[in-house]
Amino acid sequence: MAKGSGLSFDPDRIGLFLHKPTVINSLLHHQEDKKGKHHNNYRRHLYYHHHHKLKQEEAPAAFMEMDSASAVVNKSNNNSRSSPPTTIQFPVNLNCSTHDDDQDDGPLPHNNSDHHQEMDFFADKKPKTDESKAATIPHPDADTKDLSGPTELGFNVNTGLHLLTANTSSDQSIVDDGISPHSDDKRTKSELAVLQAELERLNGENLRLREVLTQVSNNYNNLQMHLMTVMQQQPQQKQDHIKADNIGEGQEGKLPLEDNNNKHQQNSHGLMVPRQFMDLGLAAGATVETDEASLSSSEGRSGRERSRSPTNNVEASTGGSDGRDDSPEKGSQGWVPNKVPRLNSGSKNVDQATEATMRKARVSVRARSEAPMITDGCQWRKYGQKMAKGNPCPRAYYRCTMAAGCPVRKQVQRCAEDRTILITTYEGNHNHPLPPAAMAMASTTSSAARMLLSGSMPSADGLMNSNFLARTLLPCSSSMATISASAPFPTVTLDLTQNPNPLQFQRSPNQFHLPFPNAPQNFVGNPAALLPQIFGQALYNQSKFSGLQMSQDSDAAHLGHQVPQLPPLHQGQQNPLADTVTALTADPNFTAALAAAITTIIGNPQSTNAANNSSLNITTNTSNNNGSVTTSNNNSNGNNKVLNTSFPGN
DNA sequence: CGAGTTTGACCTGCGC
DNA sequence: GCGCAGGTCAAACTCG
Ligand SMILES: [Zn+2]
Repeated sequence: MAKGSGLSFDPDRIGLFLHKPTVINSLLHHQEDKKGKHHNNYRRHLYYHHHHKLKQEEAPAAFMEMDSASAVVNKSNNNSRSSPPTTIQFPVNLNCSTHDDDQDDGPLPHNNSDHHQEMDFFADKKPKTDESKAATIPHPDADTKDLSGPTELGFNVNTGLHLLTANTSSDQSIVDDGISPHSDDKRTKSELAVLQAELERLNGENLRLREVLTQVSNNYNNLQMHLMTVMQQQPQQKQDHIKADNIGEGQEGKLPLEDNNNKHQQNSHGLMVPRQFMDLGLAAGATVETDEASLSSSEGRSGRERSRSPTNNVEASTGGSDGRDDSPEKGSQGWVPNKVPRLNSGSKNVDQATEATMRKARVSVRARSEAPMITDGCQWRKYGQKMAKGNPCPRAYYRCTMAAGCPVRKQVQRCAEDRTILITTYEGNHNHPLPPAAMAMASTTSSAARMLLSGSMPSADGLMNSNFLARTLLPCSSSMATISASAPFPTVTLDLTQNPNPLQFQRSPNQFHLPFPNAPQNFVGNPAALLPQIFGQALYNQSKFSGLQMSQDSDAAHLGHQVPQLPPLHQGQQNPLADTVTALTADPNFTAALAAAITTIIGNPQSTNAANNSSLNITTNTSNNNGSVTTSNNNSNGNNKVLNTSFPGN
């Protein structure tokens, strides 16, 4: 089941995602949790009767529709150091141009069959293109049609928020003209002619710009990939030398090779994007710092190994003996168990610590979905399921299987409070090329993680972490995200559940909520694609406000690309919230993208549609709780279902 | 037969 | 040290 559909990469990043996600619906039968005292073993396995391979049918869910909840994660902040956040490419594309969704207004009664939106997200392939166009055209932006018309690139590229601006202006002018037949026809005509000429010019320019933008984006993407690859490799090599002693896992040594191999594969395949390393853990950042190697290497080490051999060295030599390492999947890269071993840290130094932190960084996405999993474009293999304390719903553990040894894992669990809410937590960095659909999510999560880590950076003020991040994030996204940079697992929670009542969020001091007037109704497109931008914006803001250097040079390189894109959202507006909101809402692309993003991510569009006010919530939570803490939030919130996604804890 | 899932066992960290 | 909880492993099983 866990498969994302295989995707081919469309070199044109901006292009529509071709990917067609399979919709998985299986029902979780809900049973009462047997009881707390039992061992894990006993508690598990209760659910997922079906669970098996993607079935399209939706189970009549037993899920009750509940109001949205916002999740708040509480954890202590104590991150050790994290490297400054760096880049990440935010796919600007947001094909979202397809904001179609006009229709969603109605309660979408689709039950089973409507995968439509989700499908749109990934699937929009060529066939859909037409649709998207159509959708787009009707849009207020009259110009869009013009834009779309000319080149294929046209529709897809939403990237140009700027462009829109131009268009809109032109539109208005046109409209005005038409509207007002004045006495001076001549004058009017002349003006009209001028305006039309101007419009044409603008359109032409717009097209050119789009093409350029597309080109640039592609180039950038490629460069970034290469850079990432290089960075990845170097550190590893370093580590080999440095860490050889301690670690001795042997896996590390492999990594470089793997990378190379991967590259080759990429080349051969061509479809895939030049290797991307999405690092939730800020791998990139770490890289900058130099340790990065740790990433891969660290990742490489399997938790098991750790556990088994506290002393790496010994194990290393013998360790292979287990044979676990040997296995391609595990061995090559190993999963790093979440628990970061503090073992070596002492000598291992900072690098490892950083590494650990990075690795741990998690991004959880809360979305309403009846589907067992959200389609994120990746292929996942389930490796475990367990009953989590305090939640009758089992938690499923998945690993990325798109590439052997990919360290990325995710946990999927339904919110105890509201079973319609599916909480997906991502951890780790992909060490392989990702299909566009997957990239969207990966970049999103990596961005979020980066933000998280950046905020948690030792260098940065502790204060800055929570509130500051929240503020910075919010303006752009108006979504609720909970950021907890807590010790065990710094986690960013993206709450994509719709929240009818913004006020609910106010409860928590740290949280911000901005309603998104426009966005909500329409969905289609790629939510995931959108998110990265949101976070990117957040990062941008953060750096901007805090004066925090977006970190390192290397980052700068990335940021240089990314940041520029972001500003458009704010264009002109100085007020953080109001203006931003206005600007955002005004921007059809953005709203559409947002809506699309939300919808897409959510496995089940229905629920999404159902809610009129969709909002993307970003909340920052600074509270410090131990990982063990089971969220206090749950208790605290009666109505609101506040979910605690503190992962370690639940 | 291979890939993926199920699920009991195992490991580790943490709190008491 | 004990028990709990989270996380992972891997044999057995299922499915296509
Ligand atoms: Zn992966």
